[in-house]
Amino acid sequence: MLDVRYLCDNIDEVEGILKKRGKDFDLSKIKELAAQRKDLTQTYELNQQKLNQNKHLMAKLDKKSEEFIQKRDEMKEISSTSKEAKVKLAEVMEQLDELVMFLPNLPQNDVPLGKGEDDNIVLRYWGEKPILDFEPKNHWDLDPNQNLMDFERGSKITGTKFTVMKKAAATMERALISFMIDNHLDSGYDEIFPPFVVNKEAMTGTGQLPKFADDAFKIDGMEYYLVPTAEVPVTNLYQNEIIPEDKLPLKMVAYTACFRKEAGSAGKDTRGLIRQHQFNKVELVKITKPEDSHKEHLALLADAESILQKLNLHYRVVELCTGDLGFSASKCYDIEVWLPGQNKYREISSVSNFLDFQGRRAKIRYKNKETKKNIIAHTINGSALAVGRTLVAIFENYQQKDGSIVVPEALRPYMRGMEVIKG
RNA sequence: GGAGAAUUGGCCGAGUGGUUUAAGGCGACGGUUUUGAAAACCGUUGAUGUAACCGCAUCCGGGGGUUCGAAUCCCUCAUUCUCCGCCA
Repeated sequence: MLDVRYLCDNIDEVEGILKKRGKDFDLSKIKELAAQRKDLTQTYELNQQKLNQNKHLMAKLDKKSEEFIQKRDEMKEISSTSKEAKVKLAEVMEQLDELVMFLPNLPQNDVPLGKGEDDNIVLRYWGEKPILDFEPKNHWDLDPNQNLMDFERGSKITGTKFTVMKKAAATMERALISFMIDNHLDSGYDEIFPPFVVNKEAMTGTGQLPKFADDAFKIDGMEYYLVPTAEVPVTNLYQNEIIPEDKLPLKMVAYTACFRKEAGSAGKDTRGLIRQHQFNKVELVKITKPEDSHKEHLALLADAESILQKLNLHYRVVELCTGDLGFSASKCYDIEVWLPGQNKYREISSVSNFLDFQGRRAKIRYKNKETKKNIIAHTINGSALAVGRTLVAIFENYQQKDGSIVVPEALRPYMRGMEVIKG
Protein backbone atom coordinates (compact mmCIF):
# COMPACT_ATOMS: atom_id res chain seq x y z
CA MET A 1 0.00 0.00 0.00
CA LEU A 2 0.99 3.60 -0.34
CA ASP A 3 2.35 5.59 2.57
CA VAL A 4 -0.67 7.44 3.99
CA ARG A 5 1.36 10.32 5.31
CA TYR A 6 3.21 10.84 2.04
CA LEU A 7 -0.08 10.55 0.22
CA CYS A 8 -1.73 13.25 2.34
CA ASP A 9 1.23 15.60 2.07
CA ASN A 10 1.45 15.20 -1.70
CA ILE A 11 -2.12 14.52 -2.65
CA ASP A 12 -2.15 16.32 -6.01
CA GLU A 13 1.11 14.78 -7.14
CA VAL A 14 -0.07 11.28 -6.21
CA GLU A 15 -3.37 11.80 -7.96
CA GLY A 16 -1.47 12.83 -11.09
CA ILE A 17 0.80 9.80 -11.04
CA LEU A 18 -2.09 7.40 -10.48
CA LYS A 19 -3.87 8.95 -13.43
CA LYS A 20 -1.11 7.58 -15.68
CA ARG A 21 -2.61 4.15 -15.07
CA GLY A 22 -5.58 5.26 -17.10
CA LYS A 23 -8.14 5.67 -14.34
CA ASP A 24 -9.13 8.54 -12.12
CA PHE A 25 -8.73 8.20 -8.39
CA ASP A 26 -10.50 10.58 -6.02
CA LEU A 27 -8.35 11.05 -2.96
CA SER A 28 -10.33 13.77 -1.20
CA LYS A 29 -12.07 11.33 1.13
CA ILE A 30 -8.69 9.99 2.20
CA LYS A 31 -7.45 13.46 3.00
CA GLU A 32 -10.51 14.13 5.11
CA LEU A 33 -10.16 10.88 7.03
CA ALA A 34 -6.47 11.48 7.63
CA ALA A 35 -7.28 14.83 9.26
CA GLN A 36 -9.86 13.16 11.49
CA ARG A 37 -7.35 10.55 12.43
CA LYS A 38 -4.92 13.19 13.58
CA ASP A 39 -7.50 14.93 15.78
CA LEU A 40 -8.76 11.74 17.35
CA THR A 41 -5.26 10.50 18.03
CA GLN A 42 -4.49 13.71 19.84
CA THR A 43 -7.63 13.54 21.98
CA TYR A 44 -6.97 9.93 22.84
CA GLU A 45 -3.33 10.43 23.76
CA LEU A 46 -3.95 13.49 25.89
CA ASN A 47 -6.56 11.68 27.92
CA GLN A 48 -4.38 8.63 28.27
CA GLN A 49 -1.64 10.84 29.61
CA LYS A 50 -3.94 12.17 32.33
CA LEU A 51 -5.00 8.67 33.21
CA ASN A 52 -1.44 7.46 33.45
CA GLN A 53 -0.40 10.32 35.66
CA ASN A 54 -3.27 9.82 38.05
CA LYS A 55 -2.92 6.08 38.13
CA HIS A 56 0.26 6.39 40.17
CA LEU A 57 -1.20 9.01 42.42
CA MET A 58 -4.21 6.86 43.17
CA ALA A 59 -2.06 3.86 43.95
CA LYS A 60 -0.68 5.69 46.95
CA LEU A 61 -3.97 7.00 48.30
CA ASP A 62 -6.05 5.38 51.00
CA LYS A 63 -8.76 3.57 49.07
CA LYS A 64 -11.42 4.73 51.51
CA SER A 65 -10.44 8.37 51.63
CA GLU A 66 -12.61 11.14 50.35
CA GLU A 67 -9.80 12.20 48.02
CA PHE A 68 -9.63 8.79 46.40
CA ILE A 69 -13.34 8.65 45.72
CA GLN A 70 -13.30 12.11 44.23
CA LYS A 71 -10.32 11.25 42.03
CA ARG A 72 -11.98 8.07 40.91
CA ASP A 73 -15.09 9.87 39.70
CA GLU A 74 -12.92 12.38 37.89
CA MET A 75 -11.02 9.60 36.18
CA LYS A 76 -14.19 7.84 35.17
CA GLU A 77 -15.05 10.73 32.96
CA ILE A 78 -11.63 11.03 31.40
CA SER A 79 -11.54 7.31 30.81
CA SER A 80 -14.83 7.33 28.98
CA THR A 81 -13.74 10.28 26.80
CA SER A 82 -10.58 8.40 25.96
CA LYS A 83 -12.45 5.22 25.11
CA GLU A 84 -14.87 7.10 22.92
CA ALA A 85 -11.98 8.60 20.96
CA LYS A 86 -10.39 5.19 20.66
CA VAL A 87 -13.53 3.66 19.18
CA LYS A 88 -13.97 6.50 16.71
CA LEU A 89 -10.32 6.34 15.80
CA ALA A 90 -10.63 2.64 15.03
CA GLU A 91 -13.57 3.38 12.73
CA VAL A 92 -11.66 6.11 10.90
CA MET A 93 -8.60 3.90 10.54
CA GLU A 94 -10.70 1.11 9.11
CA GLN A 95 -12.26 3.38 6.51
CA LEU A 96 -8.88 4.85 5.69
CA ASP A 97 -7.28 1.43 5.34
CA GLU A 98 -10.04 0.23 3.13
CA LEU A 99 -9.60 3.16 0.76
CA VAL A 100 -5.81 3.04 0.69
CA MET A 101 -5.75 -0.74 0.27
CA PHE A 102 -7.59 -0.31 -3.02
CA LEU A 103 -5.08 2.18 -4.42
CA PRO A 104 -2.52 0.64 -6.78
CA ASN A 105 1.19 1.31 -6.62
CA LEU A 106 2.69 4.39 -8.28
CA PRO A 107 4.44 3.61 -11.57
CA GLN A 108 8.11 4.63 -11.57
CA ASN A 109 8.96 7.81 -13.44
CA ASP A 110 10.53 6.10 -16.43
CA VAL A 111 7.70 3.65 -17.08
CA PRO A 112 6.38 4.36 -20.59
CA LEU A 113 3.00 6.04 -20.72
CA GLY A 114 0.24 4.03 -22.31
CA LYS A 115 -3.28 2.71 -22.10
CA GLY A 116 -2.83 -1.01 -22.48
CA GLU A 117 -0.98 -3.96 -23.93
CA ASP A 118 -0.48 -2.31 -27.32
CA ASP A 119 1.55 0.52 -25.81
CA ASN A 120 4.11 -1.78 -24.20
CA ILE A 121 7.67 -1.29 -25.44
CA VAL A 122 9.72 -4.13 -26.89
CA LEU A 123 13.21 -3.74 -25.41
CA ARG A 124 15.09 -6.53 -27.13
CA TYR A 125 14.96 -9.92 -28.82
CA TRP A 126 17.01 -12.99 -28.01
CA GLY A 127 17.70 -15.82 -30.46
CA GLU A 128 15.79 -16.48 -33.63
CA LYS A 129 12.57 -18.06 -34.76
CA PRO A 130 13.14 -21.74 -35.63
CA ILE A 131 13.19 -22.49 -39.33
CA LEU A 132 10.43 -25.01 -40.05
CA ASP A 133 9.94 -26.24 -43.60
CA PHE A 134 6.34 -27.22 -42.91
CA GLU A 135 3.23 -25.64 -41.44
CA PRO A 136 3.80 -25.55 -37.65
CA LYS A 137 1.02 -26.88 -35.48
CA ASN A 138 -0.52 -25.66 -32.26
CA HIS A 139 0.58 -27.72 -29.30
CA TRP A 140 -2.85 -29.35 -29.00
CA ASP A 141 -2.75 -30.40 -32.64
CA LEU A 142 0.59 -32.08 -32.04
CA ASP A 143 -1.26 -34.46 -29.73
CA PRO A 144 -4.65 -35.00 -31.37
CA ASN A 145 -5.47 -38.17 -29.43
CA GLN A 146 -4.68 -36.53 -26.11
CA ASN A 147 -2.08 -39.10 -25.21
CA LEU A 148 0.07 -36.39 -23.63
CA MET A 149 -2.32 -33.59 -22.66
CA ASP A 150 -5.73 -34.96 -21.77
CA PHE A 151 -8.10 -32.00 -21.76
CA GLU A 152 -11.25 -34.10 -21.84
CA ARG A 153 -10.45 -36.27 -18.87
CA GLY A 154 -9.27 -33.19 -16.96
CA SER A 155 -12.72 -31.72 -17.47
CA LYS A 156 -14.30 -34.98 -16.42
CA ILE A 157 -12.57 -35.28 -13.07
CA THR A 158 -12.49 -31.56 -12.23
CA GLY A 159 -13.77 -29.10 -14.80
CA THR A 160 -12.89 -26.91 -17.74
CA LYS A 161 -9.32 -25.54 -17.82
CA PHE A 162 -7.97 -28.35 -15.70
CA THR A 163 -5.76 -30.70 -17.68
CA VAL A 164 -4.25 -34.12 -17.07
CA MET A 165 -0.62 -34.40 -18.18
CA LYS A 166 0.41 -37.88 -19.22
CA LYS A 167 3.51 -39.89 -20.11
CA ALA A 168 6.31 -37.79 -21.64
CA ALA A 169 4.39 -34.55 -21.04
CA ALA A 170 4.00 -35.37 -17.34
CA THR A 171 7.70 -36.23 -17.22
CA MET A 172 8.60 -33.00 -18.98
CA GLU A 173 6.46 -30.92 -16.62
CA ARG A 174 8.31 -32.44 -13.67
CA ALA A 175 11.67 -32.20 -15.45
CA LEU A 176 11.21 -28.51 -16.19
CA ILE A 177 10.51 -27.78 -12.53
CA SER A 178 13.73 -29.46 -11.44
CA PHE A 179 15.72 -28.00 -14.32
CA MET A 180 14.62 -24.47 -13.50
CA ILE A 181 15.16 -24.76 -9.76
CA ASP A 182 18.61 -26.30 -10.18
CA ASN A 183 19.68 -23.44 -12.42
CA HIS A 184 18.47 -20.85 -9.95
CA LEU A 185 20.22 -22.61 -7.08
CA ASP A 186 23.42 -22.19 -9.09
CA SER A 187 22.66 -18.44 -9.25
CA GLY A 188 22.50 -18.24 -5.46
CA TYR A 189 18.81 -18.55 -4.68
CA ASP A 190 17.63 -20.50 -1.63
CA GLU A 191 15.08 -23.20 -2.29
CA ILE A 192 11.72 -22.94 -0.57
CA PHE A 193 8.88 -25.41 -0.73
CA PRO A 194 5.90 -23.60 0.78
CA PRO A 195 2.31 -24.61 1.54
CA PHE A 196 -0.06 -24.27 -1.41
CA VAL A 197 -2.75 -22.86 0.88
CA VAL A 198 -2.36 -19.45 2.53
CA ASN A 199 -4.39 -17.26 4.86
CA LYS A 200 -6.01 -13.90 4.35
CA GLU A 201 -3.11 -11.95 5.86
CA ALA A 202 -0.65 -13.39 3.36
CA MET A 203 -2.98 -12.64 0.45
CA THR A 204 -3.38 -9.09 1.71
CA GLY A 205 0.36 -8.63 2.26
CA THR A 206 1.24 -9.13 -1.38
CA GLY A 207 -1.82 -7.28 -2.73
CA GLN A 208 -4.12 -10.05 -4.00
CA LEU A 209 -6.68 -9.05 -1.38
CA PRO A 210 -8.91 -7.20 -0.86
CA LYS A 211 -9.28 -6.02 -4.43
CA PHE A 212 -8.89 -9.26 -6.35
CA ALA A 213 -10.88 -11.64 -4.18
CA ASP A 214 -12.81 -12.85 -7.24
CA ASP A 215 -9.67 -14.22 -8.86
CA ALA A 216 -8.75 -16.51 -5.97
CA PHE A 217 -9.98 -19.97 -5.04
CA LYS A 218 -11.16 -19.71 -1.46
CA ILE A 219 -11.58 -22.77 0.70
CA ASP A 220 -15.18 -23.16 1.74
CA GLY A 221 -15.91 -22.04 5.27
CA MET A 222 -12.35 -20.96 6.03
CA GLU A 223 -10.21 -17.87 5.51
CA TYR A 224 -7.79 -19.94 3.44
CA TYR A 225 -6.93 -19.55 -0.21
CA LEU A 226 -5.20 -21.71 -2.82
CA VAL A 227 -2.01 -19.90 -3.80
CA PRO A 228 -2.33 -17.93 -7.06
CA THR A 229 1.48 -17.77 -7.23
CA ALA A 230 4.42 -18.73 -4.98
CA GLU A 231 4.98 -15.00 -4.56
CA VAL A 232 2.32 -15.03 -1.85
CA PRO A 233 3.69 -17.64 0.57
CA VAL A 234 7.34 -16.85 -0.14
CA THR A 235 7.21 -13.05 0.20
CA ASN A 236 5.06 -13.36 3.29
CA LEU A 237 7.56 -15.64 5.01
CA TYR A 238 9.03 -12.41 6.31
CA GLN A 239 5.72 -10.70 7.03
CA ASN A 240 5.89 -8.79 10.31
CA GLU A 241 9.62 -9.36 10.67
CA ILE A 242 12.66 -7.18 10.99
CA ILE A 243 15.48 -8.69 8.98
CA PRO A 244 19.12 -8.01 9.92
CA GLU A 245 20.71 -5.84 7.24
CA ASP A 246 23.53 -8.24 6.45
CA LYS A 247 21.06 -10.97 5.43
CA LEU A 248 19.88 -8.85 2.49
CA PRO A 249 19.26 -9.37 -0.30
CA LEU A 250 17.20 -12.49 0.36
CA LYS A 251 16.96 -14.56 -2.82
CA MET A 252 14.46 -17.39 -2.89
CA VAL A 253 13.23 -19.81 -5.50
CA ALA A 254 10.07 -21.82 -5.08
CA TYR A 255 7.92 -24.14 -7.11
CA THR A 256 4.19 -24.23 -6.49
CA ALA A 257 1.11 -25.14 -8.38
CA CYS A 258 -0.85 -21.91 -8.96
CA PHE A 259 -4.61 -21.63 -8.82
CA ARG A 260 -6.53 -18.85 -10.52
CA LYS A 261 -10.19 -18.45 -11.31
CA GLU A 262 -9.29 -16.33 -14.33
CA ALA A 263 -12.38 -14.25 -13.72
CA GLY A 264 -12.71 -11.74 -16.51
CA SER A 265 -10.84 -13.79 -19.09
CA ALA A 266 -13.77 -15.92 -20.18
CA GLY A 267 -13.52 -16.86 -23.81
CA LYS A 268 -9.77 -16.16 -24.02
CA ASP A 269 -7.46 -19.05 -24.86
CA THR A 270 -10.22 -21.59 -24.70
CA ARG A 271 -8.02 -24.28 -26.21
CA GLY A 272 -4.74 -25.66 -25.06
CA LEU A 273 -2.55 -25.16 -22.06
CA ILE A 274 -2.01 -21.41 -22.19
CA ARG A 275 -4.69 -20.44 -19.69
CA GLN A 276 -5.54 -22.94 -16.95
CA HIS A 277 -7.14 -22.75 -13.52
CA GLN A 278 -4.20 -24.75 -12.19
CA PHE A 279 -0.68 -24.47 -13.53
CA ASN A 280 2.86 -24.99 -12.34
CA LYS A 281 5.30 -22.16 -11.90
CA VAL A 282 8.79 -21.67 -10.57
CA GLU A 283 8.99 -18.27 -8.96
CA LEU A 284 11.92 -16.08 -7.90
CA VAL A 285 11.45 -13.70 -4.97
CA LYS A 286 13.89 -11.13 -3.64
CA ILE A 287 13.74 -8.95 -0.57
CA THR A 288 16.21 -6.08 -0.83
CA LYS A 289 17.29 -2.72 0.50
CA PRO A 290 15.70 0.20 -1.35
CA GLU A 291 18.99 1.28 -2.89
CA ASP A 292 19.53 -2.19 -4.39
CA SER A 293 16.10 -2.97 -5.74
CA HIS A 294 16.61 -1.59 -9.23
CA LYS A 295 19.84 -3.54 -9.74
CA GLU A 296 18.31 -6.70 -8.27
CA HIS A 297 15.23 -6.31 -10.46
CA LEU A 298 17.37 -6.35 -13.61
CA ALA A 299 19.40 -9.28 -12.28
CA LEU A 300 16.23 -11.25 -11.62
CA LEU A 301 15.07 -10.58 -15.16
CA ALA A 302 18.39 -11.94 -16.46
CA ASP A 303 18.01 -15.04 -14.26
CA ALA A 304 14.57 -15.69 -15.74
CA GLU A 305 15.87 -15.17 -19.28
CA SER A 306 18.72 -17.62 -18.70
CA ILE A 307 16.26 -20.51 -18.60
CA LEU A 308 14.94 -19.75 -22.07
CA GLN A 309 18.49 -19.31 -23.33
CA LYS A 310 19.50 -22.71 -22.01
CA LEU A 311 16.48 -24.23 -23.72
CA ASN A 312 17.33 -22.23 -26.84
CA LEU A 313 13.89 -20.70 -27.14
CA HIS A 314 13.48 -17.41 -29.00
CA TYR A 315 11.90 -14.63 -26.95
CA ARG A 316 11.58 -10.89 -26.52
CA VAL A 317 11.58 -8.67 -23.46
CA VAL A 318 8.81 -6.12 -23.15
CA GLU A 319 8.46 -3.26 -20.72
CA LEU A 320 4.89 -2.77 -19.57
CA CYS A 321 3.39 0.68 -19.97
CA THR A 322 1.57 2.51 -17.17
CA GLY A 323 -1.83 1.28 -18.32
CA ASP A 324 -0.85 -2.40 -18.36
CA LEU A 325 1.08 -2.47 -15.09
CA GLY A 326 -0.22 -4.82 -12.38
CA PHE A 327 -1.84 -3.44 -9.25
CA SER A 328 1.13 -3.81 -6.90
CA ALA A 329 3.96 -3.24 -9.39
CA SER A 330 5.90 -0.02 -9.90
CA LYS A 331 7.79 -1.36 -12.92
CA CYS A 332 7.46 -4.60 -14.80
CA TYR A 333 9.15 -6.52 -17.61
CA ASP A 334 7.41 -9.36 -19.40
CA ILE A 335 9.30 -12.08 -21.20
CA GLU A 336 7.37 -13.27 -24.24
CA VAL A 337 8.35 -16.54 -25.86
CA TRP A 338 7.84 -17.22 -29.52
CA LEU A 339 5.13 -19.79 -30.32
CA PRO A 340 5.31 -20.84 -33.99
CA GLY A 341 2.05 -22.80 -33.81
CA GLN A 342 0.16 -19.67 -32.85
CA ASN A 343 2.45 -17.38 -34.80
CA LYS A 344 2.88 -14.98 -31.92
CA TYR A 345 4.82 -14.09 -28.80
CA ARG A 346 3.17 -15.14 -25.53
CA GLU A 347 3.95 -14.07 -21.99
CA ILE A 348 5.96 -16.70 -20.15
CA SER A 349 7.30 -14.57 -17.31
CA SER A 350 6.48 -11.34 -15.59
CA VAL A 351 9.21 -9.69 -13.52
CA SER A 352 8.12 -6.87 -11.21
CA ASN A 353 9.64 -4.45 -8.75
CA PHE A 354 7.12 -3.51 -6.08
CA LEU A 355 9.39 -1.07 -4.24
CA ASP A 356 7.98 -0.75 -0.69
CA PHE A 357 4.35 -1.37 -1.69
CA GLN A 358 4.19 -4.99 -0.52
CA GLY A 359 6.74 -4.39 2.23
CA ARG A 360 4.52 -1.79 3.83
CA ARG A 361 1.42 -3.98 3.57
CA ALA A 362 3.18 -7.04 4.93
CA LYS A 363 5.39 -5.09 7.38
CA ILE A 364 8.62 -6.52 6.03
CA ARG A 365 11.44 -4.37 7.39
CA TYR A 366 15.15 -4.47 7.96
CA LYS A 367 17.28 -2.72 10.52
CA ASN A 368 19.82 -0.26 9.21
CA LYS A 369 23.08 -1.02 10.98
CA GLU A 370 24.24 2.57 11.29
CA THR A 371 21.07 4.49 12.05
CA LYS A 372 19.42 1.52 13.86
CA LYS A 373 16.21 2.55 12.16
CA ASN A 374 13.78 0.05 10.71
CA ILE A 375 13.28 0.52 7.02
CA ILE A 376 10.61 -1.03 4.84
CA ALA A 377 12.24 -3.53 2.51
CA HIS A 378 11.67 -3.65 -1.21
CA THR A 379 10.27 -6.78 -2.83
CA ILE A 380 10.84 -8.10 -6.33
CA ASN A 381 9.57 -11.22 -8.00
CA GLY A 382 9.25 -12.93 -11.30
CA SER A 383 8.27 -16.18 -12.89
CA ALA A 384 11.22 -18.25 -13.96
CA LEU A 385 9.30 -19.65 -15.56
CA ALA A 386 5.66 -20.59 -16.05
CA VAL A 387 6.14 -24.33 -16.50
CA GLY A 388 3.10 -25.18 -18.63
CA ARG A 389 3.83 -22.41 -21.07
CA THR A 390 7.46 -23.48 -21.29
CA LEU A 391 6.26 -26.94 -22.22
CA VAL A 392 4.01 -25.40 -24.86
CA ALA A 393 6.98 -23.43 -26.21
CA ILE A 394 9.13 -26.55 -26.40
CA PHE A 395 6.38 -28.51 -28.13
CA GLU A 396 5.76 -25.82 -30.73
CA ASN A 397 9.38 -24.79 -31.33
CA TYR A 398 10.90 -28.28 -31.32
CA GLN A 399 8.17 -29.96 -33.38
CA GLN A 400 9.17 -32.07 -36.41
CA LYS A 401 7.37 -32.63 -39.65
CA ASP A 402 6.18 -36.08 -38.51
CA GLY A 403 4.58 -34.56 -35.40
CA SER A 404 7.26 -35.73 -32.99
CA ILE A 405 8.99 -33.36 -30.60
CA VAL A 406 12.72 -33.16 -29.97
CA VAL A 407 13.66 -32.78 -26.31
CA PRO A 408 16.02 -29.80 -25.81
CA GLU A 409 19.46 -31.08 -24.91
CA ALA A 410 19.65 -29.28 -21.58
CA LEU A 411 16.50 -31.05 -20.48
CA ARG A 412 17.45 -34.60 -21.42
CA PRO A 413 19.29 -35.43 -18.18
CA TYR A 414 16.08 -34.55 -16.38
CA MET A 415 14.02 -36.82 -18.64
CA ARG A 416 15.93 -40.07 -18.27
CA GLY A 417 17.85 -39.33 -21.43
CA MET A 418 14.76 -39.07 -23.66
CA GLU A 419 15.58 -37.42 -27.00
CA VAL A 420 12.33 -37.43 -28.92
CA ILE A 421 8.68 -37.50 -27.90
CA LYS A 422 6.20 -39.21 -30.14
CA GLY A 423 2.53 -38.51 -29.44
C1' G B 1 -10.69 -35.43 17.04
C1' G B 2 -10.10 -35.70 22.88
C1' A B 3 -7.40 -34.23 27.60
C1' G B 4 -3.71 -31.23 29.91
C1' A B 5 0.20 -27.36 30.01
C1' A B 6 2.34 -23.18 27.97
C1' U B 7 3.11 -18.25 25.03
C1' U B 8 6.73 -11.77 28.59
C1' G B 9 12.13 -7.64 24.63
C1' G B 10 17.64 -10.74 20.05
C1' C B 11 17.71 -15.20 23.69
C1' C B 12 16.73 -16.97 28.86
C1' G B 13 13.55 -15.48 32.66
C1' A B 14 10.87 -12.85 37.20
C1' G B 15 6.23 -10.92 37.64
C1' U B 16 -1.34 -13.23 40.48
C1' G B 17 -5.11 -5.63 40.15
C1' G B 18 -1.74 0.30 41.58
C1' U B 19 6.47 2.05 43.41
C1' U B 20 6.68 -2.96 37.02
C1' U B 21 6.25 3.58 34.41
C1' A B 22 8.46 -4.88 32.56
C1' A B 23 13.30 -6.94 37.62
C1' G B 24 17.50 -9.94 36.75
C1' G B 25 20.73 -12.69 33.54
C1' C B 26 22.93 -13.95 28.70
C1' G B 27 24.35 -12.05 24.15
C1' A B 28 25.69 -7.65 21.37
C1' C B 29 27.88 -2.71 21.23
C1' G B 30 30.92 1.32 23.52
C1' G B 31 34.44 2.67 27.38
C1' U B 32 38.25 1.95 31.49
C1' U B 33 42.41 -1.31 32.22
C1' U B 34 46.29 -4.13 29.01
C1' U B 35 52.20 -4.74 24.77
C1' G B 36 47.77 -7.44 22.77
C1' A B 37 43.80 -10.47 24.26
C1' A B 38 40.90 -12.58 28.12
C1' A B 39 38.94 -11.45 32.83
C1' A B 40 37.06 -7.55 35.79
C1' C B 41 34.55 -2.94 36.19
C1' C B 42 31.35 1.11 34.05
C1' G B 43 27.79 2.40 30.43
C1' U B 44 24.42 1.50 26.22
C1' U B 45 21.14 -2.01 24.09
C1' G B 46 12.94 -3.94 21.54
C1' A B 47 8.85 -2.07 18.26
C1' U B 48 5.11 1.48 16.31
C1' G B 49 3.03 6.27 15.97
C1' U B 50 3.78 11.53 16.74
C1' A B 51 7.15 15.77 17.39
C1' A B 52 12.45 20.31 15.07
C1' C B 53 14.02 18.62 20.15
C1' C B 54 12.76 17.40 25.48
C1' G B 55 8.93 14.20 25.35
C1' C B 56 4.12 11.78 24.94
C1' A B 57 1.11 7.56 23.56
C1' U B 58 0.60 2.34 22.27
C1' C B 59 2.60 -2.82 22.41
C1' C B 60 3.74 -8.74 27.54
C1' G B 61 0.76 -14.57 21.27
C1' G B 62 -4.02 -11.99 18.35
C1' G B 63 -8.91 -9.88 19.27
C1' G B 64 -12.63 -8.40 22.81
C1' G B 65 -14.42 -7.46 27.95
C1' U B 66 -14.42 -6.05 33.49
C1' U B 67 -12.06 -1.68 36.26
C1' C B 68 -10.62 4.96 37.94
C1' G B 69 -6.38 1.56 36.82
C1' A B 70 -4.74 -5.02 33.55
C1' A B 71 1.36 -8.58 31.78
C1' U B 72 -1.83 -9.89 36.13
C1' C B 73 -9.12 -11.11 36.31
C1' C B 74 -12.95 -12.86 32.41
C1' C B 75 -14.33 -14.38 27.20
C1' U B 76 -12.57 -15.86 22.50
C1' C B 77 -9.18 -17.27 18.73
C1' A B 78 -4.24 -18.78 17.24
C1' U B 79 0.27 -21.28 17.96
C1' U B 80 3.66 -24.66 20.57
C1' C B 81 4.57 -28.86 23.80
C1' U B 82 2.94 -33.62 26.35
C1' C B 83 -0.45 -37.79 26.41
C1' C B 84 -4.53 -40.48 23.83
C1' G B 85 -7.13 -41.54 19.15
C1' C B 86 -6.83 -41.64 13.73
C1' C B 87 -3.71 -41.61 9.52
C1' A B 88 0.23 -41.28 4.40
